[in-house]
Amino acid sequence: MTTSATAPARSRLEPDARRRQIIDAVRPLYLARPFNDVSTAELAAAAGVARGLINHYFGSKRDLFIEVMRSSIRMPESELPDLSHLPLPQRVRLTMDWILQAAETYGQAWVSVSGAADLHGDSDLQVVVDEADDHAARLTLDAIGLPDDPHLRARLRATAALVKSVCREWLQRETLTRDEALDLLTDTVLLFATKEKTS
Amino acid sequence: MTTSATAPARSRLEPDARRRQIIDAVRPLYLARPFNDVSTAELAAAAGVARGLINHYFGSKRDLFIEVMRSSIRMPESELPDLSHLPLPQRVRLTMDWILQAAETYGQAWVSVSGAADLHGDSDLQVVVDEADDHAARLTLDAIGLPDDPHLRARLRATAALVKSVCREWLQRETLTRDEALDLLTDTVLLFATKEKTS
DNA sequence: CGCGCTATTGACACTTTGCCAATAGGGTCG
DNA sequence: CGACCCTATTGGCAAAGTGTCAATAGCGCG
Repeated sequence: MTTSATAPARSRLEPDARRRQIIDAVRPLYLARPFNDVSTAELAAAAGVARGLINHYFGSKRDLFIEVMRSSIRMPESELPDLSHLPLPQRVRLTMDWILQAAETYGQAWVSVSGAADLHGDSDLQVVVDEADDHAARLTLDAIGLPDDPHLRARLRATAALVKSVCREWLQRETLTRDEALDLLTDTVLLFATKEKTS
Repeated sequence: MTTSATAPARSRLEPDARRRQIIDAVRPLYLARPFNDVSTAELAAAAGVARGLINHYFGSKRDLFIEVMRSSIRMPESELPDLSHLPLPQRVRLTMDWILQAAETYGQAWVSVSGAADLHGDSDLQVVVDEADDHAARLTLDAIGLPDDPHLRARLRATAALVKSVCREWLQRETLTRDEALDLLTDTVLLFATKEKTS
């Protein structure tokens, strides 16, 4: 551990390091419980700092929350081998398989946040979720070897919500099997990635 | 208007009527602004009642919020004519067209809430959103004339997230045209509704 | 017309949040 | 090696918000 429970603390860190330390210390709290149920007192205690420091670094409690989410819901970088020698359907299938595996391994952090995260018009949290979806779309396009066209990305961004939703049915509700999820996602992403306007 | 601005209020309503009146009076506030930005004082003022009454009827501020959402994000009942004489692809297409029209007409209330609405494990809000998605899945199955099989419903429930996501790209970001959205959703729902397990 | 039931109120106590001046860690310079 | 300065960090303050409870007052009923 970086901070022992008996540490007299009062260590003086660089602002940047302190920011990261607070975010990391606080993350498990926010992943386990609703925003409103966690008080700044608790957050500060978990990070081993004074309450005031949280406002000093992040402005408001909500701003800290946003930062934690930004770093939690980002899809991990792909480590897929080069698939360029395979036909497109194969590439898509392997990519979807990798995503399902990542969802299963890294837990539901990414899966548990979909579409409009709060329900407040232009919520700041919405922006973060959109960023994550856009990031996921870019990664997917890259993995399946398609150009990063704005229009294609918009389509893939839309499928991000489906991916999460299917993962929820599979992992949390257990209403779909993994194979089923893989089949459905492969076909859908293929559809969104290739189908041209028919006018 | 049901409540005039100059009304001396202090009217004594039946509990049930009062509940509905508060929910209706408060809805526009919650549809426009984030949960935390609206205080109980404001809510009570909008409903023309004392602050205490909100806690009396709904327990907590959050419980009222949940109630408002429950009645706001439900997809309207379908008023489609009988489509049973048409082939399945046509039925799906017309149903999707109806959904797009509803999304455009009734505003984004339903569209703006996807998947995991908060990000809190078994959040109560999550339950409400899931209810709405399940309801939407049932309506869709009914409209396209397929049996209400639990397994089929799980699949359709997953597509609900996609529908909202595509609507967002179309209506808010304007990155997809309506025709494109219709094509993509039709094909996807058809895929989810008909494709059997291979293997 | 008075009574009782209960919907409704207003005030109170507690929690939480954000702010600010005071404190002290730790690297630097004489 | 010791004093000094810069600033990261603290602890307490004031305002805001939330939930509870006993008291009040509509409204139907005898």
